[in-house]
Amino acid sequence: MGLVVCLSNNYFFYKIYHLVYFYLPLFLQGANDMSKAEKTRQLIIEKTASIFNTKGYSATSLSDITEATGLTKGSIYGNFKDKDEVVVAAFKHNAGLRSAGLKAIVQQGNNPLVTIKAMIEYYRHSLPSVLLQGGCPMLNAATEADDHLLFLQEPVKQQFLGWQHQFSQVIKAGQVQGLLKAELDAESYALQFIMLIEGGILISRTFEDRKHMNLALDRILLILSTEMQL
Amino acid sequence: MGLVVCLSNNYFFYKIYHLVYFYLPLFLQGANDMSKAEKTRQLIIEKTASIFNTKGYSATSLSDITEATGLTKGSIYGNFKDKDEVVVAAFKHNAGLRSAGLKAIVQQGNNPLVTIKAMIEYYRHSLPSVLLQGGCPMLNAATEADDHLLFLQEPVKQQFLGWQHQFSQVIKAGQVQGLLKAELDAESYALQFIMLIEGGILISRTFEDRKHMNLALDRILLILSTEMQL
DNA sequence: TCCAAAATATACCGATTGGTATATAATATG
DNA sequence: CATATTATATACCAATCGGTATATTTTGGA
Repeated sequence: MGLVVCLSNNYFFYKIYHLVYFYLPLFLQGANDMSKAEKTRQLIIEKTASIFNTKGYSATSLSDITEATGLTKGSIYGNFKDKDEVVVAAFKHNAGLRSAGLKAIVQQGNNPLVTIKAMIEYYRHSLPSVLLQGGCPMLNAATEADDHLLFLQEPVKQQFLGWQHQFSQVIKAGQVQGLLKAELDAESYALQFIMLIEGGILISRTFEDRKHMNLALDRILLILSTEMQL
Repeated sequence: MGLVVCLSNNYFFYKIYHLVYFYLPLFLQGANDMSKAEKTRQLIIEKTASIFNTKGYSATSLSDITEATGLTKGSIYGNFKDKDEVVVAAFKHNAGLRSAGLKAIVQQGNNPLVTIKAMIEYYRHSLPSVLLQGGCPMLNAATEADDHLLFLQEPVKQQFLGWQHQFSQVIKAGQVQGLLKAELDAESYALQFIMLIEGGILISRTFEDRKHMNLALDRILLILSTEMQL
């Protein structure tokens, strides 16, 4: 420190000082180029996402948020316009996790039939952790958004459309490759899968028994093998 | 009035007075033998049931209740221990309407196959009014109950079991009459119907389009005709 | 008709809600 | 290093929350 003070009127050594004290820590923590505020914003989203999903979006209070993050109201409102904005960000985070899970399966590049089955098995095996985190974010948000949290409606619709798209794209790929019947309406089947998955989660969560979810998923596999496959 | 006062020491005329002033109004309003409190309790339930279903059970405040009923807090708390008790009563009322709808169909005494189809069509045609009243009470309550309103969990479970029973009883009757395959697990099929209906309502409500619900209901009819019927 | 009991209304309670103005601390740049 | 800016913390706000003690009105049985 004394050395730095001594040389501080020298631009070259000042730059060294700057590099070491400013960029080195950033480099060491993984070349993180997020600003302080961006990191705080991310912290808030990650720490509150499961709380929102568990308690419900309106039932989660600002005290819950400050408690979970260790921050204060000032910090929350410095990074978000209001609670609604936190709610939307948390929902998108929750929904994004599921979306990323399916995406990872699709990107493994297996043939469409194998991919669809892997997607179904993904829901079978992730059910316990989903239930621990308050259930399906789509189901929760959709239920809460419809009449109450109007600002959530559009994000929920978009997420559902994205989900449907993930399924229907794989179905269409299967049709192109001659694995699935060409005359099938891929979007319609994707929706039926989603409806069965949501219904299965709902009942499984209510009765705290994964057998109902398995029933729904097996129904999807049955539709696939008896009705869609060539 | 003067006449009544004049004759008030005469038991016979007192009885006439009593009959006219007490029983006549009761008779005119339909021989209603509920006490005042029972009528108020019923009024509170009926006036708030759709509000609870629309806004959500925790998001509905006591102000909402007093505003909708025209009563005051004193009257609410004179008839219910606390808000939770109102919530449970309102939920049971909401769920009871659906249950009664199916029951009426079953009691028409048609053959089980016709009855099942009529039950499915009941959901198809009641969807618009269900959506106007905030969606399926079972879906809403189950979503809200799971981590948050713990006192609602048991009522929700019971209602789901009752619903499943309504379906499975008709299926079993169909098996007995040789209309449906005897080896089918009636309870399992009943659950699949419920999951599809709930999934259908969820998506139809989100996109404000009944075609998704129709997709779910047509799937049920397809399962019935291709898999269950003899 | 009268009067005790039941039902309803009024006025209040402390706690918590989402939100904000301002003070303090951390950060980025010359 | 000094300073301007950004980010966070503190202290407050009015409004509303669920709930209750008490006063008033309505009701039912003699």
